[in-house]
Amino acid sequence: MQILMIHSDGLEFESKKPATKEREEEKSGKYGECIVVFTSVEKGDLKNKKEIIAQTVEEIKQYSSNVGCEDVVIYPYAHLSNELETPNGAMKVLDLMCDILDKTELNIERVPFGWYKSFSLSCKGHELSELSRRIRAGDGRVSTENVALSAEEKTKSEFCIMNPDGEIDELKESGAKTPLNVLIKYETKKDRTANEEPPHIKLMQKLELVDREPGSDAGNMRWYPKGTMIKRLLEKKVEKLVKKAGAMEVETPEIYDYAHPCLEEYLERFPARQYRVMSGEKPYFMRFAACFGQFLIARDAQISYKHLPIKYYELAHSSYRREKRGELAGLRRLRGFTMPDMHTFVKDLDQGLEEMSSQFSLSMEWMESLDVPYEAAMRVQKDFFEENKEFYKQIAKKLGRPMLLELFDERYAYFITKFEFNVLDTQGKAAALSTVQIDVENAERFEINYVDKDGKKKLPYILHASLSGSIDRNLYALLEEAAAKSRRGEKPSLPFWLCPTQIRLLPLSSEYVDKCSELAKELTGIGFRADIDDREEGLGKKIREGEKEWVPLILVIGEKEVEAEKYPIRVRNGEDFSADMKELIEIMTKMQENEPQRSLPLPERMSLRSKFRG
RNA sequence: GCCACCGUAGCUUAGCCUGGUAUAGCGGCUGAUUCGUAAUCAGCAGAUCGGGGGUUCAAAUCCCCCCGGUGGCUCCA
Repeated sequence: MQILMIHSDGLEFESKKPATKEREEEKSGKYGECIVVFTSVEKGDLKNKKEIIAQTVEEIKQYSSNVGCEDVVIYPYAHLSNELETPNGAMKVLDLMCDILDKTELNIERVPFGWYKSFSLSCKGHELSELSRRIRAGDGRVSTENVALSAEEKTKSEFCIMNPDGEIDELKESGAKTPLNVLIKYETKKDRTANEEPPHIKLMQKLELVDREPGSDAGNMRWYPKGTMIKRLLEKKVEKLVKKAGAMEVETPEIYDYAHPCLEEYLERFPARQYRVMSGEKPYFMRFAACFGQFLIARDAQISYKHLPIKYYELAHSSYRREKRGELAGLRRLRGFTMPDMHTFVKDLDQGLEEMSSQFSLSMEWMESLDVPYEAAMRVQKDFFEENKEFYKQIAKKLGRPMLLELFDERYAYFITKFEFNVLDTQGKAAALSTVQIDVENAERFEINYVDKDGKKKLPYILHASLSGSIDRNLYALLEEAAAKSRRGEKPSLPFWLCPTQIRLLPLSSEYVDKCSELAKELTGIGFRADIDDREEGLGKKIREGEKEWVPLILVIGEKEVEAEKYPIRVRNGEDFSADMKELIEIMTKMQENEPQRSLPLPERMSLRSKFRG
């Protein structure tokens, strides 16, 4: 049961047309001063009607005595919940509840169930005039939410383009189909339809990287060895970047108390998005980001202005968001995902902007490693933009190409400015990867402060940064880019440093397997991933399968090679060549580009590998 | 939440409209083959046709319900 109580000067309503099959009698009405109880009967309430109704009646009585008004109007209102009871069930619960309310000193009026209604309501607007309650069976407690601020103020945004020279252009209506234009279209148009599944889903399964896990909830994946390896490499790379930025790594819990004062308020901004877990009788929620854990650390820390900026980093593996079913899409949007999350505490906005600028560079470095085209979007409150125009010009220059600029007049979230890097997939959908935001709200909410020069406690600003964005989504971006390549007629591939097999050695017959082992050992010794296709198959088939696995380099060994110590190398994306070991290592080192390394995720000999998926 | 489409061996899939317990390839296993840059040959095993109910002498096939997947939409008492 979800209720919203408004202490009002008057309510007037009129039934317009039927909304549900089962409904009460049509009715219109007008009341003077009263408490309007907007009520959503939720799934399961009928089953637990006794407890639910008793609690709800208590809440209404309490509120009535608090505001000193005994006239109550029960208004069936579906929009407070997205898990509704059936109409019949809901009416039953409402009937029972009104029966009980009738026996109290309150005067009960009812608005009919099952109609589209027009209404006008005037809210008194004093401190107690709005109150929302959620009543759940077995909770043993009632959670409170003050809805006053969630009035959904629609902020107005202006979109424009900022060029590298700092000049600002208006959005052009049509224009060429450049990636930036696709992003603009995505941001400004409502239509986001696609009618086929994104290609990365089939790819992640075929390549045996990731798969859905039927034994879990939707949006929670299983990662096979090759996928896990890619994930770990990406994680290692982010870690390298945040360490470069000077962050300290921490680890924080995955479940949090609903009733914690700081968190309660925070949660209001993310309604009904969490997984709930019970610890005995007490409900907790799974974290949907690593913010809380790090904020709670900062809250207890003794911080001097001399320490700032301070950075905490955590690889939030995992974070959980109970996204609506229809919103889930492969690796693009999940319910359980991995989020590298860094928070920077700074003493003032100048220091904040300085940090934002250097984190912008690190994010660019990330995207470069990924080798996936991206577009930048900068969002900022209008006044703030005017005051800091120079800063934004510098950022635009750093990017070196036009970026989308959104100016909003009212702050709709906790940040005053932020940027993201978006990738555009083959369906023209945008997905944000790297992002940095300057938070001007949560230091106060979480009581995080530092001691300044003058000995006084002050509130820092907080930068939320995910230099990479969700790791899962990065793999989505990589696979979508590969799909885009094949659509352009190129061979799909991954960046060399992320290929599960970087070079495959093919013995022409079983007598050359030993030679392959020898070479593999040499390559593995300096950190490359080399494997050997020692299966009893024809050369043609082995080549074919190597190509199907997107292996970037394939080396065949037969009699000639053993004698000459020079090897023919088949290159997936480029010209085949021939080289001895020294030259080969040089070339591979160049391809590796100093990115993180990790050993082979599967047995070196293919004859020992099991299939994960047929 | 709602709508649409889908659900046949580990994977891909024929059959479904016009009812008679199922087709093939890959993969797996066994044997033969020791091979020069995208599929060597033969044999064997493998499916209560997503689950449940109904109609029928008979259901993968027709009807109903449920579950799962994919995509889309959405705030309606």
